[in-house]
Amino acid sequence: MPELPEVETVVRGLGKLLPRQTIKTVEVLSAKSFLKATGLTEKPAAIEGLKIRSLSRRGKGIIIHLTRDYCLLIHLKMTGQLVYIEKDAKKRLNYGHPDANFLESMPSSHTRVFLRLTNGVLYFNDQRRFGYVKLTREELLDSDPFIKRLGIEPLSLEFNSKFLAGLARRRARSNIKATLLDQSGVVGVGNIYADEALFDAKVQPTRLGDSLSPTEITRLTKSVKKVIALGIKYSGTSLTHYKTGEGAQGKMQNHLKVYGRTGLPCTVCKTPIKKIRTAGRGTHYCPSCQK
DNA sequence: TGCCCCCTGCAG
DNA sequence: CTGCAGGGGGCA
Repeated sequence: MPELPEVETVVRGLGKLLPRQTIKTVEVLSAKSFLKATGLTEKPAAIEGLKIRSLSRRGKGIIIHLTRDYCLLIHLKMTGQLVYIEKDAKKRLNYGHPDANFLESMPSSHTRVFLRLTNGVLYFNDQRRFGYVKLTREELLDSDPFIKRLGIEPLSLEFNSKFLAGLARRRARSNIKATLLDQSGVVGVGNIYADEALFDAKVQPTRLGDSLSPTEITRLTKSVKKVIALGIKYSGTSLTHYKTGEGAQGKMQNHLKVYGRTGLPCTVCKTPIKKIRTAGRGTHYCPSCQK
């Protein structure tokens, strides 16, 4: 579910609320959802008494840095949520508001792990159990099997048209959409933002890497940066599961041009948006604007 | 470099 | 009931 803008929103939000708090207790309701880095034998309770120092993000992964060089690497995958509820917050909720209803339902049947902190509770919910909370250590992060495969950040200076041209050349016979989704190249782009970026760049998702002109590569590079930045600006896309760290809805769903708009008129040319299957995923595009 | 799969729930 | 869902690991 969450792509870079959603994960970044959660990290920024919780990064203001959690640091300096102590982990009082750890509750693991689904053993499958709590992993340990290879070599670590500690039980979940080993982090009880430690403090949260800071939060950071690597690709679509969330890292909660703890004292004594421990950390939690959290991946939300498709349906994960990481939501903090301050003590007594429920009393202050505006009854009937969708965010209030959601917060009131915590812990829910999908809560897999939760941490009782000094001033509140941090819930990890995950309907499909694809995601995880992994106990690890600072010195083990770079060799983590997930982290070590990650490529570069889309909003960084290293991600430029030269870099994307190189990626497309290396994956000459792959769909450009598959290349955007591959986290070993550029990180953080998922199904929504890939479709949105390709629409913005006026490039068909099924175009092969070696068929893109330099102009198209340049456009697509800018479009990736543009839609990712827009997603962050609007606190992410809430379609079904995604919530911010405070349990609120994102707003980017109101600004999507093609994703989830099958059959609706293109915002530019009114041609109905088409949905196909590419790279194993539902893919939305305008057959007229995108060449 | 593509596919199947992990798992659960919802819409058609 | 089948198919599909913001991800990505493991396997040809």
